[in-house]
Amino acid sequence: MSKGPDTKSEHATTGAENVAAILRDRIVKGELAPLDRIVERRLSAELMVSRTPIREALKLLEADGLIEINLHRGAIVSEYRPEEALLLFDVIASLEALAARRVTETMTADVLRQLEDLHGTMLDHHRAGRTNDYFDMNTVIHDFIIKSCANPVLIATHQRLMIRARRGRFLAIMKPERLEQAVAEHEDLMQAFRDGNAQQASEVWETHLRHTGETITEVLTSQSVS
Amino acid sequence: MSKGPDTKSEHATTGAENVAAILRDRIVKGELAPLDRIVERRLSAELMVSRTPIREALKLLEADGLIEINLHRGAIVSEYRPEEALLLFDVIASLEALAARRVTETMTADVLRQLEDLHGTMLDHHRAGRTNDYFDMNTVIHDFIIKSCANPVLIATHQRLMIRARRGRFLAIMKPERLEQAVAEHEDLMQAFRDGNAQQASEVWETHLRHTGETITEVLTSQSVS
DNA sequence: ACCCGGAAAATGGCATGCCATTTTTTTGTG
DNA sequence: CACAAAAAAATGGCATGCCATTTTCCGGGT
Repeated sequence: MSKGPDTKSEHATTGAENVAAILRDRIVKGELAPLDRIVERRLSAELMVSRTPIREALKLLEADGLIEINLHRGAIVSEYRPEEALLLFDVIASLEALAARRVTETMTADVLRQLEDLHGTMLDHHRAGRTNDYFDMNTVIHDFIIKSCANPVLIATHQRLMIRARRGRFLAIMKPERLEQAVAEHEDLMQAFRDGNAQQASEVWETHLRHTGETITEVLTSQSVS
Repeated sequence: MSKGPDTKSEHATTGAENVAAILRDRIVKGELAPLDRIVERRLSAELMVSRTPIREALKLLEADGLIEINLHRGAIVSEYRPEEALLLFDVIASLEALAARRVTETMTADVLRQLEDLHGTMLDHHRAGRTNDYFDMNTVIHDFIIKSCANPVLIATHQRLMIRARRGRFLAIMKPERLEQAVAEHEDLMQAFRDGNAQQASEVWETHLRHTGETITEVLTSQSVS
């Protein structure tokens, strides 16, 4: 897991970055729920570091939009409303669509083969009903496309937004119909790749991600009612 | 100037945020040149605050991609190469295209009137040869469209990238041909707005921004040779 | 003159302590 | 008992100091 705005190869990990990584993880996993307070001294004692690196980490998480810091009132975990998921995925869809376009344009036989490979594995998992493996491969494919676009700015921007979008692991909760549709959309993307049709790839992928955003929004909405 | 990932209305300014704002400004204005070292104690003395808020500010600037921090080696201002401008504008173009699409879809008579107003003023400046005023209005129009898209995630992401893109004020250096073309592209966008053609608006605006990115890249390239 | 090694200075990372503000608890009064 | 005011505790913001690592400088040997 890198950290800078553009994916840096190496970066000796300084206490503050560790703390930030730990907190990000807890928020994404839901161990820290929205509106939970984050108290510097408490964390300081728990992680056995001083408050200084904690404070620096909190600033970073605030910049990532995961927490909110109020003057003299401390930090709380940001909320994650259904509407926010929709807004996030509206932007994410644009970014991934751009990545799909660029990947198609620069596609080499090797990259296409790797994609066919990943896609095939995902289909196997899906047909065999291994839902967890299917979702893992799904994530791998999305990440592979992003990573292959050769634009570090896009990669970093996407990663930052995905951290917020993934909060709570709602990605794995889908209705069966949507799941079939998602698989079909992946297949459409592969066909666009094979055809070298960048425009088609871009449109298919943007639609796919918007659908995903809508699905997640629905899940969040139904949960917030309960 | 806001700060969070999503534009927050108010946020009592804590020392660290001030320092960050000051440094951002200096980097964008070029007072701090690429590869310049930023020494905590020196800044501490100059701004008359302790090193603690300085350190927090530096972390934020690193997350924004404006500086690079190496363990025990301090912070230096990031470089800004021609290729980076191209990569930045590739992403920015996608974001502004999305904004143009959404603005068209939700366009009210009032918003259209304001846009016509801004556009007309920009044309006046252009025809009268008031280049500075023209560029100011240009920026105002771009920002207005972004602000009008009703997606805080998009707004924040765009702003963060624009800070990097604007470094050095190269936006105001353009060949006359490109300037005419840019004006024509703005006019095309206005027509798409009038027609309520979201697809057209999106495509026109994406093209416009890619052209801008290419122009800036050329300027940067020619400068780095000198 | 050049290079190398070690000492000195510079610099960043973090711990700690003090002060300001906020939040919670206690206490006095009707 | 209710409510308000005041005191106490909690908490964040920042200054300062110490240690580790890096960088710079300087003298001696070839």
